[in-house]
Amino acid sequence: MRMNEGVEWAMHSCVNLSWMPGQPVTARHLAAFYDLPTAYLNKQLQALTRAGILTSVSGPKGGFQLARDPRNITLLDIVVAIDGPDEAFRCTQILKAGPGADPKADYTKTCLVSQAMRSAELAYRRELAGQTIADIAGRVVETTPEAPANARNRFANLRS
Amino acid sequence: MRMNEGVEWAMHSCVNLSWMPGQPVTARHLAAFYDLPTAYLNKQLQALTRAGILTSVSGPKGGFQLARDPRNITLLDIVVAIDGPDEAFRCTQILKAGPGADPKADYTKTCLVSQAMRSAELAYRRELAGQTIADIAGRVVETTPEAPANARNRFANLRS
DNA sequence: GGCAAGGTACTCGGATATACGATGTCCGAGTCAGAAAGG
DNA sequence: CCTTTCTGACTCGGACATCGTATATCCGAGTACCTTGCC
Repeated sequence: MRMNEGVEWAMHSCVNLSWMPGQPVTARHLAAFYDLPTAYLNKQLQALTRAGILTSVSGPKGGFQLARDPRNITLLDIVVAIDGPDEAFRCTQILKAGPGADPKADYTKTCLVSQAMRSAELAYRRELAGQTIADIAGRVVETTPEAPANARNRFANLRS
Repeated sequence: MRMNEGVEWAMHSCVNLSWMPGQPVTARHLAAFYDLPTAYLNKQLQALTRAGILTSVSGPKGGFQLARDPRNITLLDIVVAIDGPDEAFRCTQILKAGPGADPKADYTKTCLVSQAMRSAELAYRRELAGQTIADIAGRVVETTPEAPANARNRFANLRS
């Protein structure tokens, strides 16, 4: 099991965007920040836009910015936007082929293996839903107070 | 993100094996139980064997059986055996390319995004580690008391 | 009749093809800014 | 000098290649049982 690595890029990008309120940042700049492939990062940002996490503006002076307060953007929102809403474990209802199976039963609900896996993923998602971009950004500032200024400087220098 | 579907097969197979104590069951029989591809299920069972969850015996009257008490086999054990020990989210330390980066720092530890994702996966694994094959099997018997007998009968009929 | 040796059939085990999705790239649609020309 | 139009460059957006991994399969190694021949 391997998570889409764009999730990592998206999270760091959102943290950076939280330090550029009201100021669109282009995919090219965000990519240059961490030396990432521009076109591919752009694709991830598009997904975030479709999910309503970012807003995009075209043309010169365009770019991406957070669509809402970073305190209302959870890590789960980002994971779902990039990696898809499906659960990792997918019950294929193999019990249907077993002895004494009920053809009408929905084993994604009743199968106990499925239930156990679902409860574990629920714990995972609950943990992610409890963390927001604002939480991360705030904790970064605690340990590295100059981080927001660093970001703004780098974006300004890239603009030249 | 999508989990190896062999995990589902492995869990159901282990539950069934818990009802056949001391009696080896062949991969062919386990596959026929749920109408699964024999050779591929065999591969998963081999992985469980390498992980020390099952023991295998070759030759006629051979097959697989649980290597230890099902109360000591957690769902996490099975997931790790089949899906690998790596975490889904892998920190690639993109902060190393950012401004003010410390080349000697291990950002898999210090990066706050990485920490948040790790804590979520820990919650996931903790949940899985709290469930054993014996727990599942016991709950199955509560709802379907005839399940163990059904399994033994089907295996016996397949043998003929 | 009992025993031993060989053959056979059945099992696991790992090496080998194939299909699908993640990764990476490219070009077109849309848009704003600035320049240039006319009033 | 101001206004308006046109051109151009820059952005996002989605369609198109490429690579890696999960999926699926096959044949070889090993073993217990059964048969057969001998004592």
